[in-house]
Parts: sequence; structure tokens; C-alpha cells
Amino acid sequence: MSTTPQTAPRRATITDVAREAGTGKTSISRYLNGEMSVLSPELRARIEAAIARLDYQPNQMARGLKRGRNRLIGMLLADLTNPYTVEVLQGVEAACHALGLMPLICHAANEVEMERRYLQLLTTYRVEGVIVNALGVRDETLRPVVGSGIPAVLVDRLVDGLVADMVGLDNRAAAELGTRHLLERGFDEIWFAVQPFEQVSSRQLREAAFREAMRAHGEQAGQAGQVARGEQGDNNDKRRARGHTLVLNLADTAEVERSLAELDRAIDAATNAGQSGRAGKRADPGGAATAAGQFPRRIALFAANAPVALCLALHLKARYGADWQGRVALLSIDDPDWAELTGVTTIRQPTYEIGYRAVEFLHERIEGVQTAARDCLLPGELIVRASTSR
Amino acid sequence: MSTTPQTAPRRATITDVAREAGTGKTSISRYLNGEMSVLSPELRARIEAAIARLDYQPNQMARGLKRGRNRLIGMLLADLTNPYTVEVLQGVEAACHALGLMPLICHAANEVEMERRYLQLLTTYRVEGVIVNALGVRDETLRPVVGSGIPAVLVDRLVDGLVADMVGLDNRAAAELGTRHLLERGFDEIWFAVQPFEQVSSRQLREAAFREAMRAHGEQAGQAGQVARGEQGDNNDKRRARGHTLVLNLADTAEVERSLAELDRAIDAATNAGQSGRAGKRADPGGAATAAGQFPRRIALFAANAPVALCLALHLKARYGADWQGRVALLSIDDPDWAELTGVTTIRQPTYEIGYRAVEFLHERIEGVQTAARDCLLPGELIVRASTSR
DNA sequence: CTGTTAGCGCCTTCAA
DNA sequence: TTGAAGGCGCTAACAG
Repeated sequence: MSTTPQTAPRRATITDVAREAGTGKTSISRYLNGEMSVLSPELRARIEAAIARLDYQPNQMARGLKRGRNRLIGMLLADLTNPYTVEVLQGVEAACHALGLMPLICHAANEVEMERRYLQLLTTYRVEGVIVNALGVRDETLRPVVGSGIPAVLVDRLVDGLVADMVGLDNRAAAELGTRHLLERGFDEIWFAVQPFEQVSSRQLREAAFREAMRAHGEQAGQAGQVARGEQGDNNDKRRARGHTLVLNLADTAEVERSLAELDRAIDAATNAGQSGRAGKRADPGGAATAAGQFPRRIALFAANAPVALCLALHLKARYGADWQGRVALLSIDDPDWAELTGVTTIRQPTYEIGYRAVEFLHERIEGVQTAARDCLLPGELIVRASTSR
Repeated sequence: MSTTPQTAPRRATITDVAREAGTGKTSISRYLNGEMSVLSPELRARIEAAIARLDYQPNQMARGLKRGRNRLIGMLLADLTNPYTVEVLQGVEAACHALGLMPLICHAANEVEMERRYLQLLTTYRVEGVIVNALGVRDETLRPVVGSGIPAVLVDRLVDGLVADMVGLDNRAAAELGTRHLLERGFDEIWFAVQPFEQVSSRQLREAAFREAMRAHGEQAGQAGQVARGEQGDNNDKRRARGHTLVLNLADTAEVERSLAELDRAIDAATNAGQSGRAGKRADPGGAATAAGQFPRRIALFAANAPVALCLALHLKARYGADWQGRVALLSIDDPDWAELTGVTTIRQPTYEIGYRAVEFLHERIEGVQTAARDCLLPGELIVRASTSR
């Protein structure tokens, strides 16, 4: 009703404006590009009026075609379902906004084929650069882009044969931080849960750092045992802690179930077996919560990221009831909504900054910076919640 | 290392290919557009080879410029932080994929100004249509698009003075479904929590339907009381239930706190006041859970969407401890990750389909369909969880 | 079947 | 200070 029924009012072009203003296209173009100093105030006013009258808006496509740059950059996302991704995106958007770039957001939804298609598409739209949160590991997929000389910046993970700027979490430090926290809190059996990691650098680094931290602690524990220092109140937990890596291939339900079954056995063992008079009872919801200290071993799960953590939490809740946290502690890299709600300790990634930096890097490359590939590793922040607070 | 250090290898153009294949641009163009029937196999082969040799990829911008359509559509999102949005997006992407469209995703991040800018930008890139999950309510913002005759499809909510296709949840039915469920389960005090709703059609409808359902139930209860039928086992809860609307302006922390304080008083009253010998005790975590039946009134919260539900849950957890669900039931429209984890009953929106349909509608409009504005209301699905299961 | 000729909307020399 | 002409990469009539 409020919209006039204009019948497909073909957009005004620069020619229309020129005619309307009684001048040539060149002047309009100059006006559009802010070259005000070379326009008489009088002409300028006429142009202004004409533009307003025609509601003229320059066609970016045409501009891009001519000048060779369209201010478009591609943003390839592996999985928007992961809150990490959304948060990074916020940073990306802010930076683009600030730098006058327009991000084309492409969501591969965990499908390598999609990823390939999108990359191809971006290339064909002549984006000036791409930010890639890669799914596929092989640089084959990136060939269409990189081969075309389009600058690329990697987010969170490296791509195998590809040299490019990268920005992401300091995985080594983060995994170490988490592991140490769990050890300090006296957990003596820690399961590091992670998606198949051989191919994804960030996962790989986190897993390796976890094992390294466990190893280091083992040695320290050995020493402490020998030296028998007494000043540390919690020295009693300096006994050797066990570390395990649990691979959770979220893409394959059957596999996940097998892995979870393994975990269940471990939890049952750590949590029931040793308890005299109770060993037979499979689950005792409610009672276990405050009695965690009584278990033969204190077991903790360290999730490599939010999706893994969610998978674990859902499973544990289904198996041990609402009070599952009485049996096992959960610590996760990433800090999703539900962590606060459910009291799970997390390591928060500086997601916003990651996104922002990525765009800055890319922008520099677009502007022609030629330095060697840079890595930007940002620190994670430990957020302690009930889960690991005894 | 694996990437050859090609020095900005200017992309091959159609002219290059023509030269390389020893033919004219037209034939190349024909080849690109799949007009194979008009190409001799021999020429076709030569073109194929030339394209491969030059790694040629046609410039979409240029094509778009010429033929007037670029297969680009704009997708304006109010808030990617809302899982609803991400899910709708999945449907949108799938449909675009199927229809050969490329969605430009614009995230307004709850800022009207962003929304305006993006709409303007989309217009400038000459998208063929837009799907709008609007933030701003006034069609003023949409003027640049609609005024340009660009087809638009609305998602989830209407825009005031604008006539356009819309697809979203059947809000009326959903709110009624939820309310009825709560009433059936015997809750006799229900708070409908919603963001400021005067301006957002979907919220408005949900709230209205809630009140209507409460009213209807009130009348029915009155009748039941008079007629005093005895065949219904749970006839005892046919007593009059109270309904309240709680506005939660998530954008304003102070306001939210005020609203939550009001809610707290109600919960305390319903949950403590009447209990003899206990009235003084502010909170008795743990004990209340299984004793919900003992409270003077059974109180339930009906969240109009996931963000509201999250806000409520976080607050309740902070105030009443991990066992807050023993005091109040929570039911939410939208079905976020954490609902399953935390046992909250929800009404799941057919998000994927919403997105998919939106694109289909838009595509039809782009293809020139002229029918009157259509509404597509899809039903929600009630997912009962522990929260409302006594 | 194939090539030639015009532009699409805009920017950019180059003159005036 | 202004404008005309040419071309960005591609498609769409027209001729051959």
C-alpha cells in the first residue's frame, strides 16, 4: 500500500544521470569518485540533484569490471553450526566494514564438495581475496584461488602444501593450559576427545600438546615422589596421572558410538569398580554428585572443541542422567552458550579478534604487501566453572 | 612450495581463449552457455583444450553486466547468534545450490544501521532478489530494494507497510500448542517471556495466541467446574490458571534485570510462600526437584524464542542453582543445542524448510511470477523433555 | 555452423 | 573545469 506500484523501473544509469544533469558521463563519474576539487560547485549541485531525482545508485559490478577491483572478498566457512565460526564471522564483518570490503560468505556445511564449488565460484566472481576456514586439507581444492594469484588467509588451520598467512588460537598453549588445570585440580585420568586429527593442524597441535603436558607432568610427579617435598598442600595429587586420546569422528555415528562405549567402560571403572558395596550398581544418579571425591579415580574429559564437547555431554547425560557431572568433569576448548548454563569449564578463543586480524592480513595482501607468510597465534582464556571446581 | 610462484598471472579472458583456440569470441561464449548443438565437434574440442590450457574461468561480473542477471541474491540476517538463523540459512543454501543462485549473506548483527547499509549495498551489487529476516520494522529501510523493484521475500516476520511473500512458523498454532501442553501438564501459572513485541509480527502473534489460549482455557475451566464431569482423570487441574506476559528487552541489561526481578518474586511466591515451615528459606537446592508437586502453585515459563529462553535459563541457574528446573518448568519456541542437554521442552521450527521455501518463492518472483503476496506458515513440532514431564 | 558488430555501465586517458 | 572516445569481459542480434 505504501509502496507505489512502479512497474519494474529500470535502474537509472550513469548516462541517465548525465542527461538529467545536462552534462557528460565523465563528470558524473568524477562526482561518484569524490573528485570534487575538479568540479565547479554549480555543476556539482546539478549532479547532486539529478542523482537524487533519479535515485541513482552506481552499479558496483560495472565499476568492478572496469577498474579491476570490486571490494569483494570471499569468506569460506567450514561449519556455521559451530559457534566458533559465527563468532569469528563477527570479527570478519567488523573488519570488512571498517576497511570497506564486502564479504561473500560461503558455508561449506562440512562438505568438501561444497567447499570446492564455492572456491570455484568465488574465483569466478573475481573476489580480491579469500579467508579460508578450510574443511578439506589438500591444497588441491584451493588451486583455483591460489593458482589465480588471489591472496588467501587461513583461519584456525593450515592447509597442507600451501604457504599463506594464518591466524588462529595458540593451540599448544591452550591445550597445555587446559591439561595443567585439570591436573592441578587433582584429576588423575584425563581423556582428550578430538575429531580425527591427522589432517587438521589445529586438532593435531592440541592433541600433541595435551600428550606433551601429560608427559611433563608424569616426570614431575616422579620427581615429587622421590624428593617428597611437603610444602604443597595438594601434593597428594602428584601421583602419576593417566592420559588417553579418544577420537570422535562426528561424521560417523557408528564410529562415535564405538568410541563412546570405550569411554563408558573407563568411566564405569574409575567411578564404580573400586567402591566397596556399590560396585554392582550401574548408576546411582543423585548420590554421586557430592561424592565425587570418593571415587577410586577422578576422571576428566578434555574436549578439543565445542562440537566434541556437546557430543560428549549429550551422551553422558543420556547415560548417567542429569547428574553426569558428578562422575566426570568436562573441559572444552571453545566457549559455547551452554557452557555457562551447564557449568562446564572452557577455554575461550579470541574469536572476534581472529576474524578481525584475518581480514587485516588479507587487506594488506590485497594492497600488495609481499612479506613472507605470517602466523598470528592468539591466546585462549581459561574460564573455570563448577565442572572442574571439585 | 607446491604452489608455483606465478607472478600475478592476469586471468585469461574470453578473448585470450578465442585467440588460443583460433576462433572468435562468440563461439567461446556459446560454448560457455552450453549451446553445444551449434558447435562442430571439432571446434568444440579446440575450445575445450584452449580453456583447459589457459585455465580460463569466465568473469561472472562481466556476464552479469551484459545479460542483466547475475544470479546473486541477498540474504539479510538479523542475528546469526540465534541458532534459528543458522538453520534457516542451511535451507537457503541448499535451495540456492539447487537453483543455481549465489546468496550474498549479510549479517546485521542486531544493528538497524547495519541492516540499512547492507540493503543499500545489495542494491548496488544488483542482486536479483533479497530474502529478509528483518530487524528494523519500518519499510523505510527496505525502500532502496523494493523501490528498485527487486523482489523480496520475508522470513519469520512481516515488515510494516510492505506487501511481499512471507514464510515462517505458524506462530498462532505454535504458541497455542505450547500453552496447551503446559496447561495439560498441570501448570497453573504461566509466564510468557518475549522480547519487545509490538514491532515484530511473529512475537506479537505468539504473545496474542498465548493469551488467547489462556483465556480459552479459563472459560473451559469455568465450565468444567460447573458441570463437574468426573471422567477426566486429570480434571483436578481444570482450575483457573494464571497467565502473564513478561517482556525481556535483551538489548538492555538494566531492563532485563528489572523484568527478571519481577519474575523472581513470582517464582518465590509460587514456590516458597505457601509452604508451611519453610516459607523463610530462600532457596533449598536439591530438595525441590522431586518435590515440585508440593509447591502451592506449579509455575512454568514459556519463552518466545531461544535467546529469551537462554536468558531465562542462565538467570534461573544463577539464582536457584543447578537444580532450578525443580522450581520452574521452561518451554521454548526454537530448539537450540542446549535444550536436549538440559532437558528443556521445546517447539522446534521447521527451519530448514523455511529457508528452502523462501528461496523458492524468491526464485519464482525473479522468474516473473506476479501472483498476490503469499504467506507460507509451517507448523512447529513439540518436543517434550524432562522440563515439563513432571 | 561461425564470425562480426554492438553495446551492458562505468572509468580513464586525452583533448578542448 | 569539462567532455568525447575507447575499452573492461562478455553476450546477443545479425549476417555469412
